[in-house]
Amino acid sequence: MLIGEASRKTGLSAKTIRFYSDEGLVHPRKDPFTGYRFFTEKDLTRLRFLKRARQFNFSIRDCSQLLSLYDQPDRSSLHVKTIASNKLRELDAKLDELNSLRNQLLSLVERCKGDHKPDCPILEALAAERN
Amino acid sequence: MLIGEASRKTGLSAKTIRFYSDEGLVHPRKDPFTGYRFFTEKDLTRLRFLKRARQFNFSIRDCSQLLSLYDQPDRSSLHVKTIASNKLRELDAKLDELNSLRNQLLSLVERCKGDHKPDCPILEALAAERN
DNA sequence: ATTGACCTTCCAGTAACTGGATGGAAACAC
DNA sequence: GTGTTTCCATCCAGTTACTGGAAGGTCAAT
Repeated sequence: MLIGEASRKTGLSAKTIRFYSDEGLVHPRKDPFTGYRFFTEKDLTRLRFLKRARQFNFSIRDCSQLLSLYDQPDRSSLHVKTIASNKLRELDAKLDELNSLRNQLLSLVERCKGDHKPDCPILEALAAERN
Repeated sequence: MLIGEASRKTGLSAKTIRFYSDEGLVHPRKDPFTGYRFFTEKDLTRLRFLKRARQFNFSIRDCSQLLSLYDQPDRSSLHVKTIASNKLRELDAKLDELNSLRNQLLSLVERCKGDHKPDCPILEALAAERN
């Protein structure tokens, strides 16, 4: 099938699929005369794999590693688990950080009256001398 | 003071300070002959303001708005509160999303044995046909 | 006069795309 | 066989908020 159909079937934009193709994450056959890309069902599986892995916040490089493990029948699940665990730790760290920011910001927003007067604890906090 | 000292005092890199200066977020005096930037205490306050606002995930555009409100003695705190509330909603949405991802990923990682065998629920989940 | 620590500008690169310009190819209508 | 539409291709620029590096000017001290 052509890229448009692959796009419809995977929910990825044609642009994105071309990008993945250029990055070597999928290898559609290419017509040597027209340059058209042709996708098989296996290619679609890879694209869906990429879509899900990206939703999990895996980087393109991570995706590339995961796909190559997926390709290796003699892989060890440990290898995959290591990559996923790292991503998990990353997510946890990000969550902690965002949670802390959220709470600080929430308390500032709650303390701001939100009226037509200029006094504002949010600006005060941002401009404060101390760290 | 010169940019190096401003950098030390604010904890922002000289590169970053130059960037903020180019973007018009701080306005250090510039020596017309050497091009050197000179920062006053007020400039430092703005830089610290920027640093904190950026830590709160406010975009450069947001920072620019916040700073211009900070500059206006006749601002309304409502205006500031609106910007902050939007950012808060954004943070909440992001947190929800990341939390959900984290839990899904955690359950996959827990189910993966992490041994030398190829069977891996993580890869299976990524490659699955369904969405 | 020269070293070393500053400072400057400008260009490229990052991550993962997205949008747009330009042009060829395939399918259909007339 | 020509026109129109829809699809496909490549290439370039833009996004965000910087960071790194090259080339070169400035300043104080040796």
